[in-house]
Amino acid sequence: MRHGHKWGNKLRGCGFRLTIGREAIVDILSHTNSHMSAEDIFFALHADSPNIGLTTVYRTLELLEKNGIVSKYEFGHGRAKFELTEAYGNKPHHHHLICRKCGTIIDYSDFMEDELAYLKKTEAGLGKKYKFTIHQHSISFFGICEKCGAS
Amino acid sequence: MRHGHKWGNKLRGCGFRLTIGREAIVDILSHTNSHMSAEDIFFALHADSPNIGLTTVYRTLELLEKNGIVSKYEFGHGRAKFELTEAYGNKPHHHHLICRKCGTIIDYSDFMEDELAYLKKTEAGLGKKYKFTIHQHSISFFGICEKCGAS
DNA sequence: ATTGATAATGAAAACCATTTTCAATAAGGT
DNA sequence: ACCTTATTGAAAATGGTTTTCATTATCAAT
Repeated sequence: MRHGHKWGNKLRGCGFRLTIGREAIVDILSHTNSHMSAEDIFFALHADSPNIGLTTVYRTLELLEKNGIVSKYEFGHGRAKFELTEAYGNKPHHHHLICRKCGTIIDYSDFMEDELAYLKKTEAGLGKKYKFTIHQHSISFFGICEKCGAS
Repeated sequence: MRHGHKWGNKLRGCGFRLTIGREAIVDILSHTNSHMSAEDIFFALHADSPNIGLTTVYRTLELLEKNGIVSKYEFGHGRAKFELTEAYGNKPHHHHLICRKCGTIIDYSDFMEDELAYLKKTEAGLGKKYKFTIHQHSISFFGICEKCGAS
């Protein structure tokens, strides 16, 4: 399996090396369905790979992000969170519901038909009007989750 | 004018004091139409009010944010950016187009009818399904601006 | 106006996620 | 196996933001 990953081929195609650390990090990301911080990944890794440093985790995440393999989110609770992109992960297209109190992040994939219609029009219009090449969008809703109670 | 601000009344109503620093900071924010970082505000202030420290700027922005007077954005170019909320500022409802290369932020208010329709349905649906009280949404598009050239 | 309780402030230090440095190590083409 | 060079870990540096603490300012009550 060492050379069979889609993401691995992508990296190697760009001249990067396929290392044990990089494999372990992507492996962690592909076996979780939560959003992990660099530190989360570092600790998750530490049991099986105590020799992979936090620095490497940061560097790898940066590399993966630049190559479109992971997405980085800064929801504002201190640390950035990461997840595999749709093309390389196993999660369907989704957006986020973030609790302002406890920081819980809920993924949702509902209402995507409505979103698609809205995005299609908007992206096209914005791109043309502002001469902007749009690569990505971010849609998030902030509020209070059930557990934290409404206010 | 010292006691005539909507935002000032809001703060006083919550037991907070109306200070020179807070007035100066809101004043700066209400006379700019760009998104300012705490440091930006600190320097803009420094000419007329050299006695207001960066610490106070941070503390004031936090207070204003908690009271719904400013919005804080973390677009990922290091420093957080702030602007008055729709209710207290002079800018119409808008969203952001962020350049991945140079960090330029373009406000846009186009296609709001489409957005409204989409949001209305989505927020209602999400709120019900996930028992989430939605207070805010954030819609941003990331890409490359005209100046930075497409890729 | 003055006073008094206490909220707000500035300066400096602390915090803490993330980056950089640098010498040692490992990947992978030959 | 060898060699070039990308990658790594540890430790130090960075830099935005927060905390500490003694001082100052706000404003309700007088």
